Amino acid sequence: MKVLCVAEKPSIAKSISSILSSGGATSRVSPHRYIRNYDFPYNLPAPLGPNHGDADFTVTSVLGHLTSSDFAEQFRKWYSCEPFALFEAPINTFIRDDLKQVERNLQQEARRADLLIIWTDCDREGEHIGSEIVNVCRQANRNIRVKRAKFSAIIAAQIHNACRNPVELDMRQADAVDVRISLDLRVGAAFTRLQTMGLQNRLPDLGQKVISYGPCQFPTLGFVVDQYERVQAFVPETFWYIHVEQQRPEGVIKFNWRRNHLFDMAAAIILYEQCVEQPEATVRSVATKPATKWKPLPLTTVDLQKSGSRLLHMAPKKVLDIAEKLYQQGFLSYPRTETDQFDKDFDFNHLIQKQHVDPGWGAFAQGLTNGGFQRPRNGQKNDKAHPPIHPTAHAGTLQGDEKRVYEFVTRRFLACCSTNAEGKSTTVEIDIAGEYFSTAGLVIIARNYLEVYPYDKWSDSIVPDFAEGETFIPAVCEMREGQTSRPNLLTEADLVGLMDKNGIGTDATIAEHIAKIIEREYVVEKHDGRTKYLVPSTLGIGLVDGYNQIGFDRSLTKPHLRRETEHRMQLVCDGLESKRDVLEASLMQYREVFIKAKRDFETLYNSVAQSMGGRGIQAGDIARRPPHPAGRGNGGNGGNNDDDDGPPSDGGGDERPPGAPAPRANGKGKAAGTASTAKATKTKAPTAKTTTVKRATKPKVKASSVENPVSQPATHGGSGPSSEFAAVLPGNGSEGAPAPTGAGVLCKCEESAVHRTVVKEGANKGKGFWACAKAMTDATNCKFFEWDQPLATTTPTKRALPGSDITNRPTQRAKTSHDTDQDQAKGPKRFCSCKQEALRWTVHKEGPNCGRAFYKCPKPQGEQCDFFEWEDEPKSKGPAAKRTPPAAKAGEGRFSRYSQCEPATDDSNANLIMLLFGRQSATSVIEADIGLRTVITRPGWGKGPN
DNA sequence: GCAAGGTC
Repeated sequence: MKVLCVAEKPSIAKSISSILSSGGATSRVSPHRYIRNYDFPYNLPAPLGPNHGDADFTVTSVLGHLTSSDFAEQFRKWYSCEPFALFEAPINTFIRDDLKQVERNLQQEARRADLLIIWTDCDREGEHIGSEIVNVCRQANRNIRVKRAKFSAIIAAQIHNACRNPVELDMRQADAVDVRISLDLRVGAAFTRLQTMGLQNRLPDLGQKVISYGPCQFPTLGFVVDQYERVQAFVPETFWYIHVEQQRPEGVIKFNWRRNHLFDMAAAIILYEQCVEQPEATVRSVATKPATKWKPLPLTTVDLQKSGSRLLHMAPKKVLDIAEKLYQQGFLSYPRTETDQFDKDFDFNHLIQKQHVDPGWGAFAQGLTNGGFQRPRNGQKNDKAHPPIHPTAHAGTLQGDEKRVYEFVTRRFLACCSTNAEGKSTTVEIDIAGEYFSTAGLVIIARNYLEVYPYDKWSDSIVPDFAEGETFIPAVCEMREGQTSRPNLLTEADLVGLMDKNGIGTDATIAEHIAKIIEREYVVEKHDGRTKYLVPSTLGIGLVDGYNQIGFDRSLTKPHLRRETEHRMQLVCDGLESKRDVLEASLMQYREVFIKAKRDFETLYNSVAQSMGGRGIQAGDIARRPPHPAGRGNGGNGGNNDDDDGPPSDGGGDERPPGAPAPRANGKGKAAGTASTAKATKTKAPTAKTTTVKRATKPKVKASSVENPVSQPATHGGSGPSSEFAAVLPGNGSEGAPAPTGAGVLCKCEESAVHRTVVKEGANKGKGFWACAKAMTDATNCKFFEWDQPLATTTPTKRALPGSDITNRPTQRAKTSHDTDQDQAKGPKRFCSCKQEALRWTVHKEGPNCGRAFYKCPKPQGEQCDFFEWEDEPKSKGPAAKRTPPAAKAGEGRFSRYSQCEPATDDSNANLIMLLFGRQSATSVIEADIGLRTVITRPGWGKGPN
């Protein structure tokens, strides 16, 4: 009995033969130079195999798809028909001349065979290739039985199992590929001819260029143009944040504001003012927990291309070409795989041992063999055809880029087989006047996989030595200004990721599509240092804009059409739709688009003509254009700023296509949040350069803005009160106004507190307060502070107790009251952004809002969401934060301090500030009340020194 | 002269 096995490619035929024959196969040439036939006996049990003895096995292969498709002769000439006719023109399927010898080989071998086993890759295309093989073999031997071997990796156990338990070829998958082939040809050819013939003659600049359309090419181009236009339209948006620093023996510790930053200046000012008034920081928590840096996932093709581009600075196609070459040389496994999980039977040990000899990572490999090994993590993807990319042999003689690619793959593999890096992170959270700030440090305990994988960075950072409950006056407490930063153009790696995510192309073709749109001159590569950005050409922009102007239900330049095609193909695979119906539905969809494109072709023409002639953008001259002057609130963003002076970012919501990058000007970051006006904190990421709006360096802040004498020297770190600061503190010289007795008020030392009066200019001038009677310079001063008059009608005077941590925050809650009797509430319950029933509060302090009730998040301060609603205003429909009056965020009742104010009726920050502060101009308010020296200038905001 | 998908 003779069995013919046909694989998708020669390498697989060789591997299968080697396994099934235990290395005993004899090979002979075939009519095709790349293909060999392997013969050996194999014990295939009945009923599939012979009743007695071994079957005669021959294993051979094809070279991918055997057949090609093209239109019938009369439709092949471009001017032979209307492009529209291509939607119905007959298509011929044939075997190209260069594959005729492959066909001949199959027929020769099939003629003598009883059983044909298909060993193509176990994916949709593999199933189709299988059907092509069957067609050819049946022509030579109509009685040949056909089976299909299912395997997911070239591992002995699997291959034997697949051979002995073959299944049927899945014709539904083959049908789905038939649909794809026909659809892509018809759509591609029709649109390409329409575009080329319609534009070429009318735009001399195009010369004889083919203006191709492809269902993968155009969405790919669309990504590049979209990002380009996002860069062009970007208008930086200003945000504000509070920056806190403290000097410690271990270095300068920078604290990040929990709110990150605010796009509402008024709100930021008010919160900042609060901090300045009561600048003492209290350490609320010091949390140390294990930190882990995860080892990488097993390597897929898309990952290899992205990493190759980002880390090795090679074009995705080049990386793949090199990997392909290394594969053929036997150094790497098959480089086209979607799989990021290793088979459970995978022989790691054997492969790791092969790396023992390497001078660079051999010692690490030995460490893995000697007990350091840990199974690689499993990703989510498995194409059931190939394992993740890994080294199959040690390569010691490679040079240049080949060496770099091999090294990357090998280090990645060893890293996967190692263990996560372990560390310890310490997060310190402080509270200044109800605002929370945090800082974190890291100690790396075990670098583990990082030892062999230098592409990942993880480094120690100062671990601040703070103690819970400790208080200190920050060395710096400033309100700073930052701007959302311009997104960058796409890099090749970004584009690979976008295409992968949107299902444009396959792992093997993504790089080709990118190369294609470059070859077509739709896109130009622009080098910035070692990073390569993709810039659309005038032609590329004209085409995309033109189609966008025509306006389709499903744009030709977006991924949706292709995704729908994919979806329909899946329906065929699942047996839910017939091949004919799906093809007809997809063709109908594209036909409609085609008719519209043809009818409105002048729009496309004008767009391309204008783009190429009118706008005259030179590709390569685009990356650093100044922002478009018009528009606002476009919400740019940036990546995580490495400059840790900036506020932190965490990558928030985003209106870009999934995964679209918006690297910052320095080209590092990845997209994060899109800023919108007045959107607080939750939208992070925009970091940009931060500029100090308000110079509030240590002494000046204190001198100019601290009206409230609660500031104390830090209890740690040894920095005493500055003289300027001390000037506002009573009992410390001529400016204080001590009162003789404590009148029953005890300080934290349980001694009579001393009464003093604020003498410093400011809102609190003249107010009396209680403080510890000891001198400020006395280390045993307990730092007790309490106003002598409650600032709100409901606040009783507190008696400080030893150990109390509230003594220095006497008045924050004083100006409003939380209505314990919620029955007073009018209307239905209200719920905050965290879905909690909102608490009703009332403003008691005199002022425009006195008596008004409002609702806010019931959680403790610091954990609250930004929800805020006045009871007498309609419930907000949109995000609560947008409607939140800034002053409310700052702490209810702060309105009341500016009793001459009128209720805010205008949204503009300037007006709001004026209303709140009751002064002529926002800038003067800031200067006078908060001690700003540097003034924020903004159109319509009054004049200032800036 | 068109597409996308295999593979050398």
